[in-house]
Amino acid sequence: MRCIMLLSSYSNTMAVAGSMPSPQLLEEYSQFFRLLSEPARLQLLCQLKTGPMDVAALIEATGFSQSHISRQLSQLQRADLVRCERDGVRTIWSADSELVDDLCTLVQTRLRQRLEAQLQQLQSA
Amino acid sequence: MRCIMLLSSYSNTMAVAGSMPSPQLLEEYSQFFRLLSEPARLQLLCQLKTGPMDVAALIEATGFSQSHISRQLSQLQRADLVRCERDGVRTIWSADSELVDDLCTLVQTRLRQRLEAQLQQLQSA
DNA sequence: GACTGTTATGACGATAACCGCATAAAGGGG
DNA sequence: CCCCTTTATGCGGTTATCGTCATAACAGTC
Repeated sequence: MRCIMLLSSYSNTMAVAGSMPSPQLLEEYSQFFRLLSEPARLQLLCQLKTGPMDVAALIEATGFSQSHISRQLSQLQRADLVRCERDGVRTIWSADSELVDDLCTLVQTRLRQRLEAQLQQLQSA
Repeated sequence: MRCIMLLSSYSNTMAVAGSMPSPQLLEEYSQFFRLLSEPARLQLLCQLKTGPMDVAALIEATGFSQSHISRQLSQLQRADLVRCERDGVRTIWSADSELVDDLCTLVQTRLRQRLEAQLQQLQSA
């Protein structure tokens, strides 16, 4: 189990609490979250977490079209969420970052809490 | 300083690592991240973190139109990122969740790492 | 150089999201 | 009951994004 130190509560380096983030920072945040706001990109990220693979393997695994996959990977690459390495004519893509895992874990915890709250509300009614 | 336990590395309850998330879960993740993919919504969340306020105060603070603010808050409310409480004719909105802070802190760390890497690349050249 | 296989990209229609205008809905005062 | 204030919502124009088709770019082989 990893333990991530989050400075948002007590440090003056906090991200959004306390002073208002600049418009530029808000824009960067939103652009990053936008990358994760598309199921296809999330699926590609999850697939690449099982190991590096080329586009043909991603087509096989996801059923997406070749151009679609290539486009989404390009977007993810601009944020360094994936990287590629040429092997002859093939392009081997990989996603080693644990950031997406951490973000999804936080969101998953939240989703679970919401469902449990709804469940409890039903049971008490 | 808070310490958030992230289970993504060693637990079988992991979010996206290991087995592939179901399409439904991917959809929920992406919908959640989509809420944060709009600078206006992030700004409203940040503003509400300074304390509960009504729509008029948010208009004053952000310069957004009344209908725009009302719409964005409705979207955030569906994900329980904000909640409202009626005070007579006013609607007092608040956002107590630390989830957004945590997510932005993670992203901010990543953005900083990227910039530092770019800086180092420039210096070594 | 011609050919094949793999990946990236321009063009384009379809769809969704944003955002403001106008207006409806809701909750007090007179 | 009417009016005023505050907030929510239907409507429409604009813009951005998605996803596909066709094609260009690239690397290797003959």
